[in-house]
Amino acid sequence: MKVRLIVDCRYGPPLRGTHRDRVVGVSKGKSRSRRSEQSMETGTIPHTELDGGINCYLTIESGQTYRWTRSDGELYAGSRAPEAWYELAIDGEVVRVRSTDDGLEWESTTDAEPILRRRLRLDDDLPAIVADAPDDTLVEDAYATHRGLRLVTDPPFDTLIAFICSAQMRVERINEMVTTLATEYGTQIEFDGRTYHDFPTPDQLAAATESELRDLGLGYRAPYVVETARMVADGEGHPADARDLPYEEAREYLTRFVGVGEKVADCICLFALEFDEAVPLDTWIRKAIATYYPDCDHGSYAKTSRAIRERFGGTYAGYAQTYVFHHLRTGEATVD
DNA sequence: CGCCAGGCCTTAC
DNA sequence: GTAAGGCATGGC
Repeated sequence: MKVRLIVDCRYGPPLRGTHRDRVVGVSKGKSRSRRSEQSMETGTIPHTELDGGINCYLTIESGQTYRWTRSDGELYAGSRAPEAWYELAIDGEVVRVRSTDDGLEWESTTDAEPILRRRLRLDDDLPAIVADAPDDTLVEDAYATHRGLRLVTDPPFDTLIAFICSAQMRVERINEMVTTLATEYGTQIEFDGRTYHDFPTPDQLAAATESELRDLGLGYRAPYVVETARMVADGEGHPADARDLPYEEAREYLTRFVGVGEKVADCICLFALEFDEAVPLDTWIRKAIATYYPDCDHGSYAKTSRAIRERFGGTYAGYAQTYVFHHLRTGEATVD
């Protein structure tokens, strides 16, 4: 069996004393695919193995991950297409997945089950998490309405860039921007007669210029993305390093990157670093606080975040937050 | 036209 | 530490 080394620094800085190939010398991101011949592996993960099941539409189109595309091209168009595949290009592999009557069906360049288990948190026990939720009408309604929504775990660097792009932007357009960055600067992967694009590495993205990214529609976020990519590429910090810190220190650490404030830092904590207690205070959650939890508003981000975290049950407060966010954004609960 | 979208940065106090 | 103003872009 051929052994391929897929190594980049999206996940963390190179370890000392180890050999690691780095993707370098990529100009304008038109790098070639590492995979020449194609083969397909398939499989199905039975629903009975997933506590609480999974709803791919809710999990992937709820505004937490922007790394996926949909085979019918209708991501975030508000349509649910059970027959459509969700597709992810990651670490040189392509994974397709959809939910069927039997379970979670997948097609991939490789054995996709471990990738799916990690990325879609298939080992989370949803009924246990729901049972842990506070006695609160809004949270309970959100959990009851969107069963099968799971948190994701995305690569830290990808998430860092995606949520820098998220500032003052609707989820549909965040997804467009992230997809565009992958298409323009990410490594190509051929699979099943089609071309996919991995998300760019720090080196690949640091080679972009501010004017290029402005031309791609990133607006004032363009210099933030370029500078942050350069910081990571130059080893001035890495979002994965925040994993080793206590939650609030991790959030503070992440704000060293340009374009990252407390809210974006919280999103990275929740969607990439598995700090399940993180509650990002975006416009929707702030509206929810004003309407439903006015006593949690303590002015500063840190104090308000701490209060709503306790109100949402502490350990899995970020899970509750993600359900409530989706519940409000889709208009299934109202705020003032 | 104005308002809003998973906010952040700089500057002033 | 907190408050105000500026900042791109597109949908409605």
